Amino acid sequence: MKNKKKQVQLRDVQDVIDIIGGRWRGAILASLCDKPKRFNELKRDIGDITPRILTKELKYLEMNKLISRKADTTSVLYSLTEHGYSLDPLIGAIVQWGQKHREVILAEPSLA
Amino acid sequence: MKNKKKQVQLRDVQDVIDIIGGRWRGAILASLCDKPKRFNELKRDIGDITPRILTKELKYLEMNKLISRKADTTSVLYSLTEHGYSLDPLIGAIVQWGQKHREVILAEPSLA
DNA sequence: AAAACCACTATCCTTTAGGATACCACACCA
DNA sequence: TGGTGTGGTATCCTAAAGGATAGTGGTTTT
Repeated sequence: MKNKKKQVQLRDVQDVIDIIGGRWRGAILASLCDKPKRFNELKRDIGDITPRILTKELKYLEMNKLISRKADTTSVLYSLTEHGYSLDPLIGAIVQWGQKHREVILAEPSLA
Repeated sequence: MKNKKKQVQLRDVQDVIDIIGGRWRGAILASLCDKPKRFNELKRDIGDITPRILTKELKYLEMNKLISRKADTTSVLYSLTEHGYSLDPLIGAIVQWGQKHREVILAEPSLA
């Protein structure tokens, strides 16, 4: 890692990994991609997530301007921001490579 | 997450995250992108990594067919496979989004 | 023959992500 | 007025990733 440019790129990669990595953030973004949702609605949709974690992840995503939180007196609505939507094509590309990767791994069981 | 297709995609994303995420795997791939290297050469190039971790990560990357290990009597050479190189454009796309993301985050310090 | 380099392995420890469980304040509904 | 739903907090715990430090067996170098 003498190469400065590569180090900067690695930092960028780490930032993105941090955003869509982890156990839940991808699932939350995917769920909100469908439509804006309320807290408990997200909780039900995602499944096994505990409220503590959901709160934490939502705060993280909000801080990163990927989702927005709008509260009226009685309920709270989370939705993707423009910036959040801009992740969509990137995730598409990742999914594509991931599929190819699985093929590579599963093919030729061990034709080393 | 009722949506089956999205669940499959999430699994793909997780797989990819697992490969390029983590503290070191990105750095190892980046270093080998430059040219094939020997164990201690990688160690020096990457910097603070301990041999235990480097061994572990190299094994992981080899299992995933992203790098190959060639040993002659006296030394060992690690290099990217074709499959490993195929990650390059994806990482390029991730870096791009990451740069845009940093701009979004740093812009308008808090014009909420 | 000794020192240094190579590619590791072994043991132990710390940090962190994430989970389990319980609880809280508020509103609304019957 | 008590139960139900909403949007969370608080406290504690576990597991897994990763780090520190030391050592090993071979080779090559001087």
